[in-house]
Amino acid sequence: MSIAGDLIRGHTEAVILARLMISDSYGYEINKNIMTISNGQLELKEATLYTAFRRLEASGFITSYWGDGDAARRRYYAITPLGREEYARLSYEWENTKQIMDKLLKGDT
Amino acid sequence: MSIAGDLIRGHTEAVILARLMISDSYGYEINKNIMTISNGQLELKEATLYTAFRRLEASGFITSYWGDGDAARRRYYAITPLGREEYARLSYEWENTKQIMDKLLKGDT
DNA sequence: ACTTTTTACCTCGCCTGTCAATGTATATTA
DNA sequence: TAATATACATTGACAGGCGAGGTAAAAAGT
Repeated sequence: MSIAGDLIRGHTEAVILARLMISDSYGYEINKNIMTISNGQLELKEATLYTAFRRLEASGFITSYWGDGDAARRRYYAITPLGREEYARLSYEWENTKQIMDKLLKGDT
Repeated sequence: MSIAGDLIRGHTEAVILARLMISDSYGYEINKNIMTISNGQLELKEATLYTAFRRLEASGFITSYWGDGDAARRRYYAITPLGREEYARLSYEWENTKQIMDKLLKGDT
């Protein structure tokens, strides 16, 4: 089973920021990591990924820079202090969403 | 805090079906129940709610009928056997999504 | 040597679900 | 009798995900 787009809509940015909390990284690697961690169940499509980067950068949550030497083809992203705040906020929001959804889907009451 | 639309996008139908697993109900009541259960944190906007009903009915997951007597103004919805299957499927999907999202947001690895 | 696959970036335009705005009409409460 | 709550519904705008398409270098396979 793989996760349909609408199920993670609104969580894409949180997932990306979570990756950048570990270390700077670039698009291709971030996506590979997401696929590995999710056992192949979640793959952010490239168009989705790159538009998300644009949004995050425009919002000041990440910055980007081109790698050098061997990594010259890669555009690296780094999370900003504001981005760390946003990550915390989105994490909390996810916990909250989980709780409510669990209540709503449980079916008693 | 209230839940933004994009966070539950793709789960709206699951929430509605969960309500109809309890008993037949109508739009206004379903929405009130959702608000109560979520402590006012989730409200399906009317346009969202009614378009979801249309989709669910078109897919054969629910049927509808007009109330009689005092309830003559209400359009009741009932879940179908196919809808029960869909509910089970969406519940499982939710559990799966939770697990993966938790892994992805946790931040280690 | 050359062919294929992988790595790595990016954009355009469509699709779908959400929602603000708007409309109608009855029942209840102040 | 005025205001609020109940109850239905549609339209058009908006935003995020994604299929399809494009470029180019590096690595691996033959």
